[in-house]
Amino acid sequence: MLNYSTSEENYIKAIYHLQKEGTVTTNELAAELSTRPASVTDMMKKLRTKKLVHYEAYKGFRLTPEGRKLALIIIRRHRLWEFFLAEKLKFSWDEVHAVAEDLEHVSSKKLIDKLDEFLGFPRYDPHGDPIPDANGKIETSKQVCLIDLPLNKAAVVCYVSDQSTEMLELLSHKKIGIGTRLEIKKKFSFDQSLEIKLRQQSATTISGDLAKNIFVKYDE
Amino acid sequence: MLNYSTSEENYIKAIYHLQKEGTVTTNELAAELSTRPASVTDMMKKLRTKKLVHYEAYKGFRLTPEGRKLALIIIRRHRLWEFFLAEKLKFSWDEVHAVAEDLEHVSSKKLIDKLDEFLGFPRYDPHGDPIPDANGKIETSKQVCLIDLPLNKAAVVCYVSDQSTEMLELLSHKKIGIGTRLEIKKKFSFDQSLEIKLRQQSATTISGDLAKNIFVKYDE
DNA sequence: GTTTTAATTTAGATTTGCCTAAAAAAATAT
DNA sequence: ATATTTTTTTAGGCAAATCTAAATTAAAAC
Repeated sequence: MLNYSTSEENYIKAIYHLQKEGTVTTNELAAELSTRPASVTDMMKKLRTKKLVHYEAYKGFRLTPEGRKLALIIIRRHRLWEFFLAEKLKFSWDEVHAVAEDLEHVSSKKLIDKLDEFLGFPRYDPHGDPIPDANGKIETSKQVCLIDLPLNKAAVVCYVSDQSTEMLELLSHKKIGIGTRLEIKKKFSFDQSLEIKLRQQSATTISGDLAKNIFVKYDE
Repeated sequence: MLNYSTSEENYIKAIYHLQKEGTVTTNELAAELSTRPASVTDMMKKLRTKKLVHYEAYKGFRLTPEGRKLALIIIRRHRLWEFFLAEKLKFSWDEVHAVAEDLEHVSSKKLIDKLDEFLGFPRYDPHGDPIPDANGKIETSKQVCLIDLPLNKAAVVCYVSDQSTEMLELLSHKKIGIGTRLEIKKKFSFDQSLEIKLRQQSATTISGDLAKNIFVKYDE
């Protein structure tokens, strides 16, 4: 297994988290990593030569199978350390992430596999996110209807059941499509309408009828 | 507490290990870190501006009090991780060092103090070296006569009891002085003479009479 | 379908940590 | 005391990862 820099690993992880469905854009990634778009372009060229991302100028990027494999290794490290910090060192729920951000870059596979064993092969980290196993298998969060999505839980649109022209026109007007990340800010029981917020945009309202046809997966 | 790069930390740690008595030279440090003398000079200038080392061109370097404090923090991290790896993750004696070299650069003080507590405040790492406490206090190894030094245990000359001209002449001829690092390769019971190896030099033999007057501390 | 705006990429600079080769200083030997 | 050898420093460069500013391409608006 090759070795990657902390910076490369952070990019790969960020792409994995943003990707889900569809492609990731330069600006999205720059925002996620608190860096500049120009830096992202530079790194994408490098990761492309390392065959970790698919990338063509102006067309966004996606992880290759190898890139995804690497992402899952890093996420496995991160979540196992989070579990360790919370369970064994009694860190509080909200402190574990920052420390795990550093620990996740220590790359010994043996270390992580032995840590996993020591911890009793936990399946979820302290935030409830699933931990990939030693082979990189991760429990995929099941698809849920937008109607049933809890408040303020980040999710990604993954399927639309009614694909009529009218429906698609409405969705496109609201800038919602496969891969759109959103969360529900308010639910109105009167008509089942929802106030939702799209990532990096202001809030909008959608009807219960529309929501019933949209399916999402939990984002991470 | 300020934050230092992995590279800076490795230099500080290496100086601490080499220092013991007297000053550290450019070539010694370059050898210890598998780098080039020119790189050492570059880094010494930087660490000087950060007030971690005393350094004047051509005169070698020593840690400042702040530098020593930092060194002990890094050594504390390293040895606690070694203990964790051996004790909890069942790594074997000889595997712990390499992994701890990476883990030691994760700089959260809270992490290390909680790890210390989790491990039950161990006093020695798996190699028997003392672990500095949360305040940077470390057990100083007691002085032992060279006659009593175990085979192959690295040690540093710290005192010479007979300081006659004849004695000093002999020592200077053998290139032994305060701060000289050495280890015993063979002991001859017949006359108590010792075959010793000075760091970075070939082996030489010294008589029992000489060895009785030389005192060393264990090196780390 | 232009034009305007926004996103992305290129070009060129900066910082860190390292390198080689050459110069300078110190140590050693004659 | 001078010459030789060794050590150390300087000078100049390189690669990684970042940045700003300018140019280019794509998307949006009119």
